[in-house]
Amino acid sequence: MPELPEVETVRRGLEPVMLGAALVKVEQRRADLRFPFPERFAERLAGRVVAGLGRRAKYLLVDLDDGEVLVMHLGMSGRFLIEMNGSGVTPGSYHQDAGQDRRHDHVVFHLSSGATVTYNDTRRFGFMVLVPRTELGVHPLMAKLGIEPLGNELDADRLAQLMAGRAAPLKAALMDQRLIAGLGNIYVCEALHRARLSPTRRAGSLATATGRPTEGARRLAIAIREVLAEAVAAGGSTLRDYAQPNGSLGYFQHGFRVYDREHAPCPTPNCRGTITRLVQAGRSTFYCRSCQR
DNA sequence: CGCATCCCCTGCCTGC
DNA sequence: TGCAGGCAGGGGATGC
Repeated sequence: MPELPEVETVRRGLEPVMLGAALVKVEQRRADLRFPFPERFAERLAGRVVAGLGRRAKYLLVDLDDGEVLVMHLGMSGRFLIEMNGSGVTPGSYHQDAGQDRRHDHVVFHLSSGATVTYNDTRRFGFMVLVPRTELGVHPLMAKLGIEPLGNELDADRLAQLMAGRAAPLKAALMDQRLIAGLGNIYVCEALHRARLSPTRRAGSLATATGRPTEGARRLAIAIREVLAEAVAAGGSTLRDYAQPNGSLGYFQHGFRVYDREHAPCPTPNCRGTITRLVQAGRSTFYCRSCQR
């Protein structure tokens, strides 16, 4: 699943191809992904012009010229493939090409430039909806989203305030999109390791009795911003089956310190620990019991 | 309200 | 080789 850095990478890849282009024709090849598509989805999009490409948390926002927004979420396996004159071009890191199973091409956008943008999603946890721009803020999908971790709001004070009083494990609270929106399993594990904080400690332990940030909260606020910024700069992380001869691909996976590194030595200087895997809320957590407290 | 559990879906990898 | 089970970057629905 794409997390914030992967979605941002996809946004940057799609922008030069889609911005200013008309959606000449849209092919919708099945009735639903995670949810049913909106009524007459493909027909409604036809002829409209892309006025902007944005991102909120893990959502891609395609601004249309008539004030509506095409909101897209990639779920766990959603990806885009750009093709021009029959040849594939990458929209960023989060996709594959050579190995792509075309049975899972669910939506094809035919652009006025002649290019096509194809949405492929094996597991179909992704979805697309149309929302008037003026209602974006109150739409159920967006209304309850927390702060953008790379925006100006996330600092130690705010982090402590968000975590204060919570009994949930710190990892679960960081993955809660209503608090901070955009973090997922990989970057939470990575940020916690950088901040030397255990994923199992109570989220509330990042705030003092008076609600002030602890030293750990200060380290974590910095670590979150740092790891996300580095991942965006690297074009996100490319996992598993990527195979693509032309174009860019993300390489942040080479920068993982703990994610998917069970049994590896802890990379913290002078730490003699080993990376452990445990399951929290049904998801794998990777961390070092020795230096993360 | 906060928190935990289960579920959606397909494919790949492991171990028996 | 086949097959069962576990696992995968997400988050919604439900129940306590």
